[in-house]
Amino acid sequence: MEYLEAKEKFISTWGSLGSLWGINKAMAQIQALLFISTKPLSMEDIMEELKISRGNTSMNLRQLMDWGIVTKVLVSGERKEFFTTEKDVQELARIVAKERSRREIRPVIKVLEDVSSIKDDGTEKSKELIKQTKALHQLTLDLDTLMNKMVNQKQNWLTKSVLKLMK
Amino acid sequence: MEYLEAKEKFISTWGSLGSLWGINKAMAQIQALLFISTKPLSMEDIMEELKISRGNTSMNLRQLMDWGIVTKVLVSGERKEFFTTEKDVQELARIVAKERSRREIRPVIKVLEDVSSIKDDGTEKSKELIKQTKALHQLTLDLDTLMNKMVNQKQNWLTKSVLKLMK
DNA sequence: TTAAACTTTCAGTAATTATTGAAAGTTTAT
DNA sequence: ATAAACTTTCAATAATTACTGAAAGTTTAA
Repeated sequence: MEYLEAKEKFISTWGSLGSLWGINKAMAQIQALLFISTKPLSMEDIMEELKISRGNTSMNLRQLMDWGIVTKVLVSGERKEFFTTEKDVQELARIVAKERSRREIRPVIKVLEDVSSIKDDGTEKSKELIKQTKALHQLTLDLDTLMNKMVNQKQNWLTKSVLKLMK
Repeated sequence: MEYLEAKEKFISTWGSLGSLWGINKAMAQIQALLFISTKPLSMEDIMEELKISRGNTSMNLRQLMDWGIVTKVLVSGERKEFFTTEKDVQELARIVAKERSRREIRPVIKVLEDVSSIKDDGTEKSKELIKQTKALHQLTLDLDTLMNKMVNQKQNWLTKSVLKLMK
């Protein structure tokens, strides 16, 4: 496989994978492109490389900045804006984990909490609803806590976690 | 909040959450409904409760069975088929983790492996592509391993994992 | 073996989500 | 103050994904 083929394969795979980590295709592809680029890219560069419109590029770059994954950089002597992404994979994973926890997991925990605390009217179906949503609430809470613990070990969190779990 | 409201809130939240764990809305809602039901439900029951068509119900039940989350049960004296879901949340999480690893993570690992092993032609951009995709490959591999380790502790895997990581 | 009871399939359609492109907005240099 | 260089917004449209419903398929009982 040559450079160009590898690059395209990476970008397209990463793009279609977006859904797995909760972002859309274009957003994931922009991130992928920046991730393997040796220098910051302008909006023009991105549009051209990915063959997407200016509007699309602008909106998705904004979202990536909201996530804290991409940042603007000033290139001296240039008027237009340039963008880079976090290059360290572990830091990237930390950011994604934190954002997904904040955006998706916490709100669900809240709903499960509410639903599982309806008053027990003595019927079998109420009991079942309470029991099952309580269990789900606890599980979600535990998983969220666990994820945050891992990710907060900051340096080499993955290695540390793997080691601990191997014991 | 009364039973009916709680039930509807749970089903709709769980449904829209489907995307988070990689399945579609109807599929997640069917699972949610079975999850809080005190007894197995027939296709009619599901169609009626969720107000979805027969075809939709049939297809999504099939998928849930493919995932190993839902099973057919025979109710004596009844001709039609009835369905239940795994009721234990930890077991449910184990199944979901295993399936997502198999369906989504492993294929990505394979692509990253291929892309990161193109030959180094000495150019800066090739070096960067190789370096970054190697890092991503390693991270993905580690996370997948970690997840499988946790989940394979079978009994009380979550508690055990939390304890280990707290040390 | 037939027909009623039930399930599956899938072409057509609906709903949702992503993308475009051009107009409006902003910034910077002169 | 003006205009060139650039970015953002958003209504219109395209692409994708999910859902329906009826016909075809299957199983069971008599």
